[in-house]
Amino acid sequence: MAIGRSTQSTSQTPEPGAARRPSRARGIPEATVARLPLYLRALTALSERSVPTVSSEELATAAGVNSAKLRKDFSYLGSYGTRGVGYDVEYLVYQISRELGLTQDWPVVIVGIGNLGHALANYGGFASRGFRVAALLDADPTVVGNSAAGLPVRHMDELEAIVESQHVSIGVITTPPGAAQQVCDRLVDAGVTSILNFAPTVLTVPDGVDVRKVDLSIELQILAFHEQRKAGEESGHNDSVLDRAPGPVRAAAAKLRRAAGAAKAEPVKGKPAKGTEGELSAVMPA
Amino acid sequence: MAIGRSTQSTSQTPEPGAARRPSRARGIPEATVARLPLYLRALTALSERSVPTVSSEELATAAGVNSAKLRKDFSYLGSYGTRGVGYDVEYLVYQISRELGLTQDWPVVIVGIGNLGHALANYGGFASRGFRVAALLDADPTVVGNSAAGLPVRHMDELEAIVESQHVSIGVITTPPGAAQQVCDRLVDAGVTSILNFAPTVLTVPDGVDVRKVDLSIELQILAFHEQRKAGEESGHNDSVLDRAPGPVRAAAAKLRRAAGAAKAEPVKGKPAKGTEGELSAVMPA
DNA sequence: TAGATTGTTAATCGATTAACAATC
DNA sequence: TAGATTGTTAATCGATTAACAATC
Repeated sequence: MAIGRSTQSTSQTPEPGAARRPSRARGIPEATVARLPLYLRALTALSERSVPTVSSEELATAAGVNSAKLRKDFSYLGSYGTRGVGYDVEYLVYQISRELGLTQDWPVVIVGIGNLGHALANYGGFASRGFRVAALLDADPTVVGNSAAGLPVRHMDELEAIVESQHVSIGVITTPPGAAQQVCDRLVDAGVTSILNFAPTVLTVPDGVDVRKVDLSIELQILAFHEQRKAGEESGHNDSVLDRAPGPVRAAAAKLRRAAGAAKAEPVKGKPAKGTEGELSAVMPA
Repeated sequence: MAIGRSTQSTSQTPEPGAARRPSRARGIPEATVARLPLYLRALTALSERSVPTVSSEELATAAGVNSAKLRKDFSYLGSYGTRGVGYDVEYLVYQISRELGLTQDWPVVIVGIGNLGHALANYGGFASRGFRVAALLDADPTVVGNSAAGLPVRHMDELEAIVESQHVSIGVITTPPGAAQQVCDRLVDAGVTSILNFAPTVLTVPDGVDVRKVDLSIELQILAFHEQRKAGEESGHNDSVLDRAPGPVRAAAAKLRRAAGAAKAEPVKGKPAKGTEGELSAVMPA
């Protein structure tokens, strides 16, 4: 990996990059930052019901966390509660919004207007949180000119001009995986410093650029892992006996496997893995 | 929260629920499980290029992690490498696939066929990893009967029959937020034990049911937080002086705010938060 | 044998949690 | 004042990382 460049985090794991650099902005831990939107959503719902105050216990339940964690999280923001009373809903909405930077306008561009790009363009959560779709972009001439969510799809060639004129700092990549790094490079060169990547591609970006990744396939695979375990508790596992054996036996087995041929070593049980034939295709077609 | 029920994790944070129960299945930490799909993807790419072996350093770079973490992760699976040589690509693909449960077929149902449901139905990453779309379901009569990704959209009424006859254990929710819990309950009652939730709703499920959440809005908000900090390092922050003051002063300020009126406490600087007027609308319309 | 690379150890770090003093 | 609830402390837990002995 080249110096001065870092690869992105996945959204599943407490990203290594963020943990290393002093990204605990103003001392707020990453784990806390990731929960602030949850609290904000719960508080907004309370606000709409005109609930004036809420206790840490109530709010924690609504947000799906425990109250100790919530109070700890809020302690990083300041002392915004009142002992014996709870938190003022409106005031807390404001404070968290401000902390997250949602009191300002964030123009974003979406690159790659297939099914997923369309879905995102129409996503209500964008507009309602200060995010504004500045432009939809695609490289495909048959897509350019179409309308999505009331906006025209514009050609990639306009990217740089749009980013500059509208001061876009956030880009969303919904291209096929093969185009993602190239699009990312162009976004970064144009001045974008935060990227939300839906393509199943590891992006390399310069220091100072944040990347977050959303990967549908990974989420499903994690579910499958746990699902398999549930099933395994009832019936027997279908693992190879050798693979489950103590260290020395396993090592010997590995040796045998390798001796059988390097380039196309056969799995011990001869059961080929599914899905190895092709890498994930595009997040959305064209 | 009712006993025997738990709320879901978000995919952003190491979920509290999973950490509490002995979900370290067979001793594999959650953080490691979440990275296995990344390794698998990188290995699959190497496999397609017919690369026979790979070192932890090379594979780690391809997957976007560091090599110490990768070796530690693999150590939970067993000793599948060869000192001085590296890992056999094909064999590791098989082992990780098996560990994740991808050597078997996973029928899934997608409920809510709007833009996002469409995008997921067409998502190539489903089929290529052992996930098979068993059915697309929607409650809207004007959507039922349409075709998406070569499959007919069927009515919600058929949910139970489909889940049972096709042994569906994984459900994907892409409905508007208001319908999500209800759909979740039906899925669980029908026998689904893993749910991937795209609706911005905290789902409550019985013990034994896994929920993972993908939330586009939350990802963007986290990016905005970091983006704001970058900008703040150059110009001055627009924080209230009182809010940045030491504890006692802040406490006094909070007291003043509350005294000003409970139900509609005015933010100190009188700058109302954007986006508080309405909760996030549907993930996709209708 | 010499070089390369794994698998593991131990130290460090960050996140979670329970408990309770502070205080409304 | 008595009850309620916050904000903080300290203990615990899990994840990361560097380093290196084992060993191919």
